[in-house]
This record gives sequence, structure tokens and C-alpha cells, in this order.
Amino acid sequence: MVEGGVTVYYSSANVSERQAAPPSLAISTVIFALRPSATSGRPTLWLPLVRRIREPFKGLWALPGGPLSHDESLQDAASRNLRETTGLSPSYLEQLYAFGGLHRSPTQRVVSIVYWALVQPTEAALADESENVRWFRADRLGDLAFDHNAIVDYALWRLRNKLAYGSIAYHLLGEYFTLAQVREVYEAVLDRQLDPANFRRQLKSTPEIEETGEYLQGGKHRPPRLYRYTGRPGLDPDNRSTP
Amino acid sequence: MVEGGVTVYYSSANVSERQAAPPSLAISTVIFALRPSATSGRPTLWLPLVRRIREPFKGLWALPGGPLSHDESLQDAASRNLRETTGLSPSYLEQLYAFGGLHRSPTQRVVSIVYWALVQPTEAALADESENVRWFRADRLGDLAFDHNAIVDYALWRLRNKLAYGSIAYHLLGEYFTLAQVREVYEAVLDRQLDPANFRRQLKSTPEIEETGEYLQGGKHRPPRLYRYTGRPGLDPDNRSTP
DNA sequence: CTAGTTATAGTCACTTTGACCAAAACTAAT
DNA sequence: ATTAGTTTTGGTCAAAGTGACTATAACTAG
Repeated sequence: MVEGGVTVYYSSANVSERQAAPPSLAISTVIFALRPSATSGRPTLWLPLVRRIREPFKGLWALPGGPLSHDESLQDAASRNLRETTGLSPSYLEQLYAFGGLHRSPTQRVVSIVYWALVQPTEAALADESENVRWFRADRLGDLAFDHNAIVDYALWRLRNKLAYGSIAYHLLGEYFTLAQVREVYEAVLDRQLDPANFRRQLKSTPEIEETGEYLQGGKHRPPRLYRYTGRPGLDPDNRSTP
Repeated sequence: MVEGGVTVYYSSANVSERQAAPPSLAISTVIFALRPSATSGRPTLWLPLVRRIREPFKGLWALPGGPLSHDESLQDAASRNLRETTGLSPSYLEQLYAFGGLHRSPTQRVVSIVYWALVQPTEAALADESENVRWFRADRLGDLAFDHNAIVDYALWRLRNKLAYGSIAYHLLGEYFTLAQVREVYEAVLDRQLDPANFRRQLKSTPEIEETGEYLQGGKHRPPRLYRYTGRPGLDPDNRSTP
């Protein structure tokens, strides 16, 4: 969003001074949420994009982002522009990478520090959507502005990686969930089927998920037991994924 | 290095404009190399620091770094300030993290994009050292300028992590090495003893290291076979650790 | 009451891992 | 020359983990 908005801080700078000017700094965020697929009904990954309303790439979709104001931390900035564009608050938020290639924007040199976030489905359901903010399936984005396709690809790679080890899946679910729901998250993100019995065995061997006495009622079949995640919340985790 | 160097780009900016000015952007690098410990002779991790010659933190040691010039990529900038301060060229170089806390520098808001690098011992041996550039054992740094102690801790954590999976150890060694030398790298970085026989078994099961016909002569005992690393070089790896 | 479907438990072969044993190959000292 | 000492290298064994698979329990829909 910010890459095209040329903010002028140079009151009376001449051309050579502008040449020497430092690259401008932006914060962007890749926001993932689970939504039922329109066709199969199974949960799939979606993310919100905003439409660019000026050049360059006017009319194309881009990651939500904005400038870094002088009185907020990087994470706060990511959190803020997440809230401003979608109205949501993240259940997990982590720095992804700093992108600083020379030709990311045709008009000026921009360094983007990109975060990625997970939001829970209850949140995601009531997300703002408008003419200029829309959700897309993560595997069916068109051509995005700037290098944002590459950034989303990298964020997806990181999400899959974190999921494989790490205990990140729960941040895409509500407070209570069934083991089958967790498995569906894994299947959606990793894009392959998993054996229910084996998957269950692994989850039950991790201490971070706790059996509740309750069961999910209203299904068509045997009611599954509900579980709860007892690990730490995902904002600024001290598992050293963020210092 | 750059955090204190207040570069003025604002020809005739007044105070309120300065308030609204974007944070300045710096690149720093944590450079690891293996050197024999002064006491035990076993290889240990060392890194070069530069002494600050102005406020803030004047006189303290800090990570090598500098501003990002407008015509170089982030990685090029890291590579350049590595070369400028130590005369070395890295055998592995990867982005670590973007640090952007509000109070990292007492004088101005600075966002530092930090890289970490590995250099080979042959290189490290002929590294420049001077009054203002000195190598320190990674586990015996004093108090560093800014938040650089935390940054080094995080870099160490990342190095240990990458070592545990990943094939990163070879970038701290020369072209030819014995399996015992690889084991010593692991022992130095992870700071624990490893069983020689088991370690050998694991290494021999990875396809990236290749037996040569030669042996290391001149030791006191049975001459070990020399091996060679056949994986890709470590600059901007396409193993997706850097996009 | 029965068929269908999901939840849950368990088995079995295979692989990986840590702890340990032993032989091979060299040097240094006797 | 022989021996003691040390490192390299190859091997065994039990424990733990993993993937494929079978079987039973528990519910709903007809």
C-alpha cells in the first residue's frame, strides 16, 4: 500500500540530495485465516488484499501495509495496519522477512519489513470487506502489485514449516476444537491427506493440548471430544521465533 | 556502527518535520568464525566487533554495520560492511531479523536489518585487526553498545538451530575436512559432546558430503579420511531460508 | 433396528537414535 | 622391534518414533 505513496520529507532538497536519500521504509502484513471452501466446504487458507488506488500498479491487489510511524514498534505497526484494513486483531503475529531489492517499486526504492499473521475464524467471519478490501484463496491469487506474489509464496512456505514442527495450528482455530479440526488445518495448509489415527496419536503425545470433558454436539456422527490449547498465546512469542 | 552517526538529509527541515521523519535504516552483521581456543586449543566461535568512536556508547564494542546506500541490495550492504570492517568475504550469509524497537538508540529512532555470516578459518586467520576492530569469543563478550548483546544471542540461537537440521557446518570449514572436524564444529556451536561413532553414522547418511581418496597426514594417530562438501554454496541459498 | 460414518484404540513392520563394544591404524615411547 | 596409547572406523542392541493398516465404539439418518 505504501510503496507508491511518495511521502516528501525533503523541504528544499535538490536532485542530488534526493539521489542520496535513504530508501523509504514500509511495513506490510500477510494475514491468513481459515474459511470454508466455496466448493468442497472444507477449510482452506484465505487472505485479505487491498486494491491500489494510485500508481504504480493502480487497480491491482496488494498486501495491506503502510508507513512506520516514529512512535510505534515494527510489530505494533503490523498490528495496526492489520486492524485498520480488516478490523481484525491477530491471534498470531511474527516477522517474516525484510525485502529490500532495488527494483521492487518502479518509482522509488522501498524496503518493506513484512509480518505474517493468523486470525481465528470467529474473527475472520466478521472481517471488513469492501470495494477495496477483499479476501482471496491463498492458492488462487492473481497477479499482485510489486513483488507481493513472491512475498505470499514465502509466507506460505514459512507457515507450512512452522506448522510441521511448532504449535501454530491452534491459532487458526477457536478456543475449543476437535482433533479432526486440527487435522483439517494441517491438511489445508500442507495440502495432503493425513491418517486420522496416526495424527491423533501424535497430538495426544504433545503436552500443550488438553482434553476437556465436553463433546461437540450436532454433528451427523459420533460426537468428537473437544480439546483446548494450553500453550502461550501467539503474540510476540518467546519461543525465540521472535527475539 | 551507524546508529550514532546522525546523517542529515533534511536541508531546511524544522523541528516538527523532524519529529515526523521516518526512522533511519541501518544494516549490521554478526560474523562467526571458528578459532582455536587460547586455553584448550579446541575450535570455538569468535566474532569481530568494532569500537564506537562517537556517542552514544562511545568506546563500547558494537556489531559492524553501516547505512544502506540507495543502489545496493540489503545483502550486498551486509556483504560490503563485512568486507570493509574485516577484509573478509563470507562463505554463508543470511538475513537474521529486523530490529526496530523504539529505544534501541538513545539519540534517534533506528531500524536495523541484521544479517549473520559464516567465514572459513583460512579467511578468518588473515582478518584485519586493529585498534578499533577486534575478535572476541562469542561466549565471552562484554557489554556491547545498543541492543547488540540481544542480537548476538539471537544470532547464536539461529546458528544452533540451522546447524541442528540444515547443512551449515561446512561453511565454517575449509574445502577438505575430516568427520572429526565437523563433529568439533557441532560440539563448539552446540556446546556439548557428541558420540563420534553415532555422529559419523549420521553424516554418512547425508548425500551432500563426499568421500575423497585422501587422508589427513601429520596427526599423532590414525590418519582420518578427508571429505568434501558437495552441496550448494551458502550465499543467498535457494533452500528457501532466504526468498 | 440397521446401514453408514466418524471417533478412537490398537497392532505390526520399519526406521531412527543413543549407548556401548571392538577392531583397525597410526605415533610415541620403551 | 615391541608395546602402550589414541583416534578412526565399523558394528550391535534396545528404546522410541512413524506409516500402513485393522478393529471397535458411538453416534445419526433412514
